Amino acid sequence: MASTPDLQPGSAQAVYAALRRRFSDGAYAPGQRLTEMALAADLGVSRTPVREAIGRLLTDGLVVPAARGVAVAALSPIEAEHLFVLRADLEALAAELAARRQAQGHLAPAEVDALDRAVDEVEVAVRAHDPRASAQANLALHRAIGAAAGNTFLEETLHRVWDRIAVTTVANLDDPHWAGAITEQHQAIVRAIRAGDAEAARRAAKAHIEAAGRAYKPLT
Amino acid sequence: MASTPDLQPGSAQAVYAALRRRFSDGAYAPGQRLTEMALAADLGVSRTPVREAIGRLLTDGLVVPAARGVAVAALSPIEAEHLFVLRADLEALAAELAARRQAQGHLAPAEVDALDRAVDEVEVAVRAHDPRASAQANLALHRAIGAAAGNTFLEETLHRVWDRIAVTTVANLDDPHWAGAITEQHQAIVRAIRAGDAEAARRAAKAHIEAAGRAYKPLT
DNA sequence: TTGACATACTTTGCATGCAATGCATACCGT
DNA sequence: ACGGTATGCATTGCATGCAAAGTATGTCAA
Repeated sequence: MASTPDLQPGSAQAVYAALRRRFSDGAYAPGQRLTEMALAADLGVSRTPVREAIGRLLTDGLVVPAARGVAVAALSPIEAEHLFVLRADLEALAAELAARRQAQGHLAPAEVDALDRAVDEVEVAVRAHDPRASAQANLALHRAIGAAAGNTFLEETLHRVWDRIAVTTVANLDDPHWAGAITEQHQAIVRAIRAGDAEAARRAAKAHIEAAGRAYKPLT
Repeated sequence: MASTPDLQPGSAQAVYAALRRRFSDGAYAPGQRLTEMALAADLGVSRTPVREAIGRLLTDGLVVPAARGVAVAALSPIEAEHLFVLRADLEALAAELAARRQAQGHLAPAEVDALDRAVDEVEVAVRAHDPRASAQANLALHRAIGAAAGNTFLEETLHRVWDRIAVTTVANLDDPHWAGAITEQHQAIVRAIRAGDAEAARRAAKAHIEAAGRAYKPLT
């Protein structure tokens, strides 16, 4: 857990961003306790901004009140299932909207090409059996689709869901069965978006996330 | 804006809850500036917990950074449209899940009956041309459907979306055209849930929110 | 009359201080 | 030896203090 090179004092927002980033990177283990004093020392700021950031993480659901302060939120199997149900629907909507924008010419060709490249990059990382790179490339692709949907609120909601899952996800992408299927599913989504087929895009995205949910195995 | 009868000191969470509640009630006008000093005086606490609460409201998107502190977030027409697109999909999912639970016998009969009663209460309020009661009853019905879906994360996300819309929604339920249609649409959703027809529930809910989006007229 | 500039003030932002709370630990009694 | 209790410590939670930044206002000059 390399300590961040001391944020300059003038940045309470930065503390939250830094913490959020760490969660997104899966830097914290579920159940781990966080003390504001330790974080303050680690980030080189006083307790006040840290305290503020922790408050935000509480409403994000990324941490929960614990005996002494807060603990990194875990994800029970049932919660994980619920989260994936929501995520499947949201990503289905994102793919649908992206396809619709493509059909109406609102999507820049460069953006669509970027999706294809992102699919390739996931495949490369998965083939290389690099779990960390795989997870990162995979997230990048899904983020790109989210952006292509052109709906700020949807995008923000997706980020919340992803971060919530990221806490317990290391990389399940090493499952050979799943590794073989992932590229095909990604291609199906992007192909439908490129074709401007909203219905197909929705179905493909939904099926993909549902498959991901089945492949999901929590960390602990 | 009746000032809250001084929260007992021992409650920073309560400050956030109180503010969140005010937003949900539409107590603040879009663009209105909030100063932490004024809020602190109003709530009878110091600036620190207020500051923390405002930070959370920032991540909620309910307030935005402004010249002097923060201002109540407004909703541009394009943002409103995006929000309703997301909301339509989320409520469609909620109705679908509720219907599925009903089909599997996981939904208590009392809960389904409560939905019918909620529909009636909305109709009564709308017929009485009581905008405030109408909005409240309407929200109660949608909340009940959200709860019936049995998915915490979906429910929480819906609350975020509702609160974000509530800021600018007074009550568009006075539109006679809309008033005539709303009960019918509500009934269609609840009927489908009762029948355990997930697909019909989804379609009905989606259509209902899309209609609500068309009827939506912001405050300013 | 209007525009620009300087000044003062309001307000935020962070750090620290102080009190309260809850847990761990060690000690004592049985 | 075991259980209960008391004490001390780690840590939170809120209030206040101090410095910085940006804004509004008033004044002066053109």
